[in-house]
Order: sequence, then structure tokens, then C-alpha cells
Amino acid sequence: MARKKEYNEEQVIEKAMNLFWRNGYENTSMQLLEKEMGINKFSIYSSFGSKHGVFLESLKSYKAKINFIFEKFKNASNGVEDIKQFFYDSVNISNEQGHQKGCLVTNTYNEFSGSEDETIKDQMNLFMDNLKALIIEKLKMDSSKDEESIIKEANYLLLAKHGLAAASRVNTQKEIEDYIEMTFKNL
Amino acid sequence: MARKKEYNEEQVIEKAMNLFWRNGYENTSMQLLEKEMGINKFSIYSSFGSKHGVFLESLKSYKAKINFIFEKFKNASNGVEDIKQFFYDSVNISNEQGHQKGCLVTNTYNEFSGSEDETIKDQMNLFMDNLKALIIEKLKMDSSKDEESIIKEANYLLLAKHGLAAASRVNTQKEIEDYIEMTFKNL
DNA sequence: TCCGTAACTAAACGTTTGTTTAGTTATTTA
DNA sequence: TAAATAACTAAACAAACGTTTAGTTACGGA
Repeated sequence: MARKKEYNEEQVIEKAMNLFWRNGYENTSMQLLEKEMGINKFSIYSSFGSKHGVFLESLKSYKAKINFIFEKFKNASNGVEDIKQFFYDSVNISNEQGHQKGCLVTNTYNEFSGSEDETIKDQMNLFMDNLKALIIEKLKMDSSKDEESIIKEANYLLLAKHGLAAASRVNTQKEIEDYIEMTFKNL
Repeated sequence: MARKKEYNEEQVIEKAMNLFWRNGYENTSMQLLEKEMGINKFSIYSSFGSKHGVFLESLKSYKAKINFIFEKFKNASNGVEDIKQFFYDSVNISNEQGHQKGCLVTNTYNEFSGSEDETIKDQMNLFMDNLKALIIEKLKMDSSKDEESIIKEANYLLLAKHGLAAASRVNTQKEIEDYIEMTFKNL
């Protein structure tokens, strides 16, 4: 061993994550990352290998950050009402400190939808599949629903959640609220 | 006067439009535009001034292309049912020839949502405002609805349409159909 | 027919991109 | 204390970006 690192990798990744969250992948340059992470390119490359590597770690950091929402969702037991609460929780996290940056996963999903980056796309699909399974689980708590309509409603909610995340970057809180209320009126 | 242009501006713009539609603004380079439009950079710049200029003209071309859907929507008189049909028509146009590129206006709206480009943002808002007015007009055909719930439903449908356009780039036709049906279940 | 000029080709422009590298500083350990 | 080496600084890298420009070709009007 020799000289000690003067930065904490988790800390600088959280800063990078906020940058990607706000600007997306392509519009976040190494120059910006240097500035925001507070370390220079050499350190970034020696710790994370590439810009892509920084992004992958940032996604992990984001998932860790929002994990408590998913835990709360998982452990809830009021069916459809839990899904609605999950929608509200998801929107609120992007509105902290007046920021409007939506959901990093959804932003990434959209930015990479036409790309060939299988690593990212696999991660996105994993995330979506997990969410869909959770939604189905909560829908099944209402024993009056049959299997087919549960699938249909789950697809509906997944798309609604996706649209909601995109909308939370540009629409007002009131519009978002109205949208969530109307969405669950149909269930 | 001297030499004649060897290309038709409307024709090359339509080719550029298809490129922007598929790739977005930032991921469409001048090199790609040269290749796809079949003319070189000098001609592009002398006809349209800049990449931004090409994009603006492409947006016009797109609007002209989808105009017939809006005309059909405008002239319809079955209220909510017209809105639903408009949703279906909008989705179908992006699925022509198996392409999955969503709606150019919505794609642009998302790509430029965090940008400072007021010219583009103004155009987007104009488009959205027009659509909202049309939706309200159709909702008002049902005389049993009060003003407040019409506004609320219009906001809901506008967000739903937005999410739908984003989703049409990645989701299956079946998922899209289910989504539209669920969206209009209680309207 | 031939001059003026608009439309063409192709190369180069200056920036910015992500990435690498040569050289310096500081810490560990023998 | 001194050799070994990981972490730092700062400059340079090639490639790609949008844009411009110098030089050539072809058409319209005199």
C-alpha cells in the first residue's frame, strides 16, 4: 500500500448520481462529473473505469436511495391503496428541494430505449419486472378480481407509473395529483 | 439566377424528419443528416441555416404529416369516444412499417424538457395547449359533466396521452391497447 | 457565347467529447 | 530513513461534433 485516497467512492458517486438524474447520461460530460464529484478524471477512471462505469454505480446508488419506498410498498397490506401510496411516494422523492427530475430509472429507460446498451437495458427490465410483480401481488389482495383483469390492470398501472415519472419532470404538483386520483378511479 | 437546386427542400426535410423521429435531436448528427438527406453540409446550411433550423422544419413537416388525424379529431362529434379514437390513431401512426418511434412532438417535449431552448419549448406548449382545448371541447359534449371534472379529466387525458406516446416506443401493441381501454373505462 | 452567380464538392475549422499518459506528491512498510 | 507504490495534477490524445470556407461546376440572362 501507499498513498490513501482522499475521497470516498460512495460519496462521489452520490454526487455523480444527482448529475445524471438532472441531466441524463449523454448530457452529463466528464468535465461536469469532474467538477461535481470534486475529483479529477484520473481518479474517476481509476475508481470506476469509464463514464459508463460511473453511470452504473450511480444507478446502484439511486436504487439504494429509493429502496425504503420499495420496502414500505412490499410490507404494506392494503392492496390497491398501497399502489396508490407508492405512486405518491415515488413522485414526492423527485420533488424534494423543488427539483424536477423525475425518476432516474425511468429517465434512463427512455434515454436508452433506442440504444444497443444491453447492460443498461437488462437492468431496466429487471427493475420493471420487479415492480410489475409487486403490483400484481397487491392487486391479488382483492380476491374479487380474476387473473385476467389483474394482468390487464397491472399493465395499465405500469404504463401509468411510467408516464407519471416522465410527467413529474414538467407538470405541476396539482396536475400530478389529479392524474393519480383519476388513475385509481378506474380500478 | 444561376444553377438550379438538384434537390427538393420538402423532400429532404421529410427524410431529416424521419431521422429525428427515430433518434432524437442530439443523437442525430450532421453526418447522418447528410447521408439520409442525400445532400451535403453546404446545401443543408444554405437551405436551413443550421441543424436547429433543419429540426424546426422537420417539426413542421411532422405536424403536416399528422394533420389529418387532428382534422378527423376536430370534426368528430361523439365526445369521449372521439378522444379514444384519437389515441388509437396516434399510436398507429408510429407503428407504421413496424417502426417504434413514438410521437416526434412528445419525444421532443421530453428531450428538451430540461433545456433552455425557448423556441422549441414554445412550439411544444402551443401544441399541448391546442390538444388540451380539443379534448375539453369533446368532453363538453357530454352535458352531464360539470366544468371542474372536465378540467380534471382533460388534465388526466393529456398526461395519459403523453405517457402513451412515450410507451409506444417500447411496449407491445397489446399492452398499449389494454392501457387505452383502461384509461377510458370510467369516462 | 460568355460573364455573373447560385449550387455543388471536399477539406478544414475550432470545440468538445471520452480516455490515456507522463510526471509529481504523499503514505506505507521494511 | 529510504525504497516502493498508490493517488494525485495536468496536459495531451484521437475522434466526433456543428459550422465555415476555398475552389469547382453548371445554369440563366445579356
